[in-house]
This record gives sequence, structure tokens and C-alpha cells, in this order.
Amino acid sequence: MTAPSIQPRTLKGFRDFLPDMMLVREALIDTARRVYRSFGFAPIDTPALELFEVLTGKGSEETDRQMYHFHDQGNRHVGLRFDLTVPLARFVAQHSTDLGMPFKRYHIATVWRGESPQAGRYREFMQCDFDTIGTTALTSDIETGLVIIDLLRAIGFDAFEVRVNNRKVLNGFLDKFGLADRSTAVLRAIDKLPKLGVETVSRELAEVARLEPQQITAVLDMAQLAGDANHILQRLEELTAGNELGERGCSELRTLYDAYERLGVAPLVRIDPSIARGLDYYTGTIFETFLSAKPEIGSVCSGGRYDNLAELFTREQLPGIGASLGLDRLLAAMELLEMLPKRKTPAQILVANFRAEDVPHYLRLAACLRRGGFNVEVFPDPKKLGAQFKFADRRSFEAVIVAGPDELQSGQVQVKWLSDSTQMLIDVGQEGERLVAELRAKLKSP
RNA sequence: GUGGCUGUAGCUCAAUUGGUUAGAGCGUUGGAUUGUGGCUCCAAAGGUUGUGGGUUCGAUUCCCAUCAGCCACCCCA
Repeated sequence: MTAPSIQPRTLKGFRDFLPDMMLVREALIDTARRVYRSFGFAPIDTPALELFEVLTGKGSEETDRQMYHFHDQGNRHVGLRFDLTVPLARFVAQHSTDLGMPFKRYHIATVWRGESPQAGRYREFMQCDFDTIGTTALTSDIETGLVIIDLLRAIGFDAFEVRVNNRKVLNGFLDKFGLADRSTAVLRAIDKLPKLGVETVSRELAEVARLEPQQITAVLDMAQLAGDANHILQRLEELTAGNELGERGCSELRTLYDAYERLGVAPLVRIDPSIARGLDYYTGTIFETFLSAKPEIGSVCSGGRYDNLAELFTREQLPGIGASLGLDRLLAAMELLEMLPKRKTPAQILVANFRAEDVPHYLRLAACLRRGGFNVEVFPDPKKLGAQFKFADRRSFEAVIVAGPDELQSGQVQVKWLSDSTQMLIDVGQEGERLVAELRAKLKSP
């Protein structure tokens, strides 16, 4: 044997997933898929690699800097997608005649960003996007929030907060106070409010954004609005009064919140005038979702409305709204919160291997059970039963089936339930149907 | 990309002012009169102390570089 010369390791910000983690990831993906489909979103996929010019179209210098890009063997300048929205824009522009509007799609896929990794932030991570394209109806805005709520509930969270705001409110407000040209700097500053406090932020507003004292007061007032939704809405209406855009934004925000009240989900929704982050192309409703138990990990599901998704690719005006669940960030939070089950196998039932010569029987038994809807594994070696039970226990199987010579003789098997140590002798039946029926009574399908 | 903190077995941590063969718990594997797991007991495997250089008689310990993790900036899921 030659000595190994390569150290096994993964790239910075990239990771391996072991079975216990992967089972949870797949379960989350299944949940997201189910919730999206329940609202009529249809699946799509696009290539991981795109032409650099396609990906950079709408991006800022920042996204260019974070993008993995290179020249391929044909000397084409290509890049790995860093989100699913830009590929969607290209996709819709390219296929709009086949799609029909409004078009609702979901896209669950990996994206890459070459930025500094931190807790819950990786260079390769999975996003679960859903978007509604081709309508400006507020119905879709409302629905987007409902999807987020259903999604987090389905995943198992009950303590979370969907924070909503509206870019029109922000822009109208800034316009009214003569700050339209400095919106980015102002929004960036107020975003730091919870972290840095009033003092630091007002200094930044004065020094970086060059605001007058009365402008600073107005901005801080707006960003710090608290209390019940009605109060906040009322104050926002006052603060934007006289500005057409701002008034429209307030009206949209009010309609949105009213809908959530009628639907009984308003306790999970908070109007937060300070949320302004996210991509620059948002023009209306914006969403950010924080877990009550782990707010510091950041938003796990963000999105918003945009006026024109694909202007760089087509003359068609394509308004839309959507949001993205950050699967890996959510998973990181769930791990910290110890919400993840420790399963190491997707199988529920282990068929013990008693004698090598009976292996065909075990395989047939397993096949019958699989037809009955269970995930079943046959232990490969005729090891001591104790070792096989230990294996089943460690891997968190739910039941072990023992079919030794005696049982095979009588057409029966021993089923031992690992959770409560009970054991029963069950008739298998001609095609295993009696055993399947017995197991169904105690086991859910996987 | 910039700055800070950290880096010992798969995981969590030990190792007397730099001093011999770097330890423990958990985990993994095997065993405790060969048809039954969790508890207990025994044993084994697993580390050129992230990697590479330097200082020194001697480095896990001090210095430099590099890689990785975490934190802040930035940005964002």
C-alpha cells in the first residue's frame, strides 16, 4: 500500500453532509415542496452555470465580487449562479410565451457566493424560492406572506415573526424629506439601529449620509416606530402625507395587514418600518422572517415585490413578487436550537440475518414489506443477534424482524419494537399481507 | 476583500514557568457460556498537537506564513 498523499478536506465555506444531516435536509426540502405546491407553484430548474453577462446583468459590484466565475474550455466567460432570481429573470424572458401569466414557480437549488463564511453563512447553500410573475395584484403580496407562514409552521416553528414593510413607504418618505438621492446610505444606516443604537446611527446619518438634524430626527422617528399595527400605520401615513408614492405604499401596507388580520395570522406579522435590506430591485412589499429563539442568525426567509423582473432580457414588463427560504441558515438555527432528530437511517424495519442459507427468505420478506410501503433493510451478515439489535438501536430503527428456523417453519416472524421492547409473533401470510397489515397498525409510512 | 479571536483523537476538553512514550469523557469497533438492543464491565482502533517554516539542546507551548472555524466591517439566506 502506498502512503496517502492527499489530505481529505473541503473548501472554505463548503461542507459535507452526513446521513443524519442529509435526512433532515431532504425532509425540509420535501416540506417546502409540499407547501409551495399547495399554493399552485410549479417546479422549474435552471443550469448552475450561466454566462457571466447573464448573471451580472442586474448585479452590483458586490455581487460581481462574490460570484464564482471563470473561462470555460471554450473560452466562454461563465459563472455559478449566486441566487435563483437572476436565472428566473432569464428563464421567464426566454420562455414567457410558453409559460402564460400569471406564472407561479418554485425553485429549490444550490447557489454559490464567495463571501466570508460565518455561522449560518456558507459559500455553497440551498435556496428555496417561490415567485409569482406577471401580476401586480396585492393578492399575490398577501399570498406570499401566507406561504412563508405555512412553510415555517409546516417545518415545526410556532414562534417566529414575519416583518413586513413597503419600499414605496420608505421611498415616499425619503422623497418627501428630500433624501431620495441618498436612500441607500440612509436605509443602510437605519438597518443597523437594533445593533448599534440611536447614537451611532445618528452619527452615521450625519457624517456618511450628510443629513440635516431635522432630517435625522424624522428618519429615526420613522425607523423606531413601535406599538400596535394601527398606530404604526397611522404614523407612517402622517409621515408620508402629501407624497403620492408614500401614500400609495401606506395604503398597500394597510390592505396587506388587514388581510392578515382577517385570516387570523396577524399575530405572526409585524409591520417594521426599519426593514429595508435585501436587493435593490424591490419596489413594493418586502418581507423578512426572524425566528424568535434565534433572531441573531438573521432572516431565514426574505422577499418582496419588484416592478420589472427581466428588463435586461426582454421588453415585456414582468412585475412579480416572491421570497426565498434560506434552507441552510434555517438548518443552522435548528441545529443550535437542538430541533433536529438524530436519525441515521431512512429505514424503519431491520430484518435480522439468522442464517446465511435463509438470506433469500429475508430478501423476499423485505420485498413484501417494501410493497406494503415500508423502508426495510436486511442485515447482510449472519452476525450474533445481539450485535444486530445493537446496530438497529444505534441507527434508530423502529422494529427488528427475526425470522429464525422455527418461525420460517411455521410461516411466522418475531417483530420486536425497539422503543418499548415489546415483541410479538405474527403470521406472515401468503404475500406478507398479514404482516403488512399488522405493521401498518403500529407504524406510519415513511 | 479588510481587521480581531481561535485551532490538541470523529465530538467536548486536559497536558505543571518550553522538558522524555500527549491524556480523559462521549462516540466508533470488538468482547463479557453462540435466539434479542438501550445499562454496566473489559479491550482495541484512532493524534508526525490544522499545515509549512523559524527560534531552541529540546516546541502542543514562543515567532512567521498559510489553511480552516468563529466574530466585526461589507453584504446577505
